[in-house]
Amino acid sequence: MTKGEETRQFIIEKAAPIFNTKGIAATAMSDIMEATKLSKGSMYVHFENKDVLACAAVDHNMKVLGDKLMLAISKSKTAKEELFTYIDFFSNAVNPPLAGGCPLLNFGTEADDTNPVVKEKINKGCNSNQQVLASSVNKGIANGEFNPEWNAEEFAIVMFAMMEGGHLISRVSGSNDKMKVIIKTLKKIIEENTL
Amino acid sequence: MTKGEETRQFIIEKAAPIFNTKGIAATAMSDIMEATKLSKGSMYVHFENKDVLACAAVDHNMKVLGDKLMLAISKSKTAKEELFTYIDFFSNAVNPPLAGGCPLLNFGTEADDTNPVVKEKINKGCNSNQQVLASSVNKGIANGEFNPEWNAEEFAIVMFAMMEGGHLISRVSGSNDKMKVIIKTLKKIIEENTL
DNA sequence: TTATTATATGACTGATCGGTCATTTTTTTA
DNA sequence: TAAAAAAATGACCGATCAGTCATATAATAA
Repeated sequence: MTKGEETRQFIIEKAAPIFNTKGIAATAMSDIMEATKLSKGSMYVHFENKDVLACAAVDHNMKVLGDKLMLAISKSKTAKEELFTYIDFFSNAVNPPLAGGCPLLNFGTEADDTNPVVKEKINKGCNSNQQVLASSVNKGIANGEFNPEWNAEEFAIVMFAMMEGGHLISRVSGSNDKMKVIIKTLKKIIEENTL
Repeated sequence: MTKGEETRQFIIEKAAPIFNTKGIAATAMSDIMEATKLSKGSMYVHFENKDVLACAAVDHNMKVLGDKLMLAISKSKTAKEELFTYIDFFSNAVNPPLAGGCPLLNFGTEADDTNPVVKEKINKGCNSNQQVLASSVNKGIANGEFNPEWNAEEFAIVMFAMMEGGHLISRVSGSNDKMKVIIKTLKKIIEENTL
């Protein structure tokens, strides 16, 4: 890794949580300069403009969260464990695994009407999450853990939506109480489909 | 209504969809000036600053949406119909009842880390929605429509989260397809609890 | 070690931001 | 209808925005 690549990565890592917390529009290049202690000129050596940096930050947030999630899931032994791990991983929305909360929710709502590039990134991230869930269900069906009548893709959509909705509720209320209800409901559904 | 009150209301009505679409940070007073064809000075006769206007716009968006929703629900005859009406009212996230989509989702994610005043407004809005749902369930239980074992408050949380999560998915994907899965799932749960 | 290339700096630009205010126009009150 | 109050105007302000560039420094290659 050259010095330039190192600096570029360093900027992204410092910028990512700021964008995720304040939003793209409300984050100024001066915020990133302060966080990195780098000069303005240096920022523009590595990023053509703010939009390019914002996109890199969106990608980085999704990748960091995805890696953490997949690492946790990979430690699971059964399909049911995988689903439970996903749930537990996102169970604390007040102190979430990623500063600022879920980037899919944050950037998705900001970008949907204004930034088609970020919007599509988030769409892919949502689909990828649902894919993870659906494949866990299908794996469990294949190895005899789960009811073979269970519709994996439909459950993945429902579960993902519930987790994101629960995340919103918990963050605006500042409490995980209602997320707990969602978790209880999801785990019950999974249990009901466990043979 | 005095001229001043009329103008103030007029500004709010023009500003509300802009804030809901672009977000608070990304909306400039010049955007409102253009939409209202009013001068900058006139804006500040009626609003102390941008934040006050933004708060008024948030309130207005929630009120307009809430009024539309309650009007639709009030036409329902049974408790089950009320729940179905809620679902159908929000079924089209690509062309939603409010320009820019759900204000709870939009302002909630923008404000959760940055604007405690708006955050609390959205928290109240979320609770109010869940209250509407829970009271429909409880009404149905009371009049013998629904299974008396059904936990109204918990279902309200789950249903609200699913609708908001589905809204996010649909808006970033630009398609209502996955919202349809969520709707199907919710209606099935309601049917299962109908006597 | 030297020549070349890449990176870092910070002053600078023009545009836009939220917000103010003296003045004019309109509305309301007496 | 006349006087007082409220509302509307747009020029203006300082701050901040994203972005540029000549210059300096550091890293890399010959």
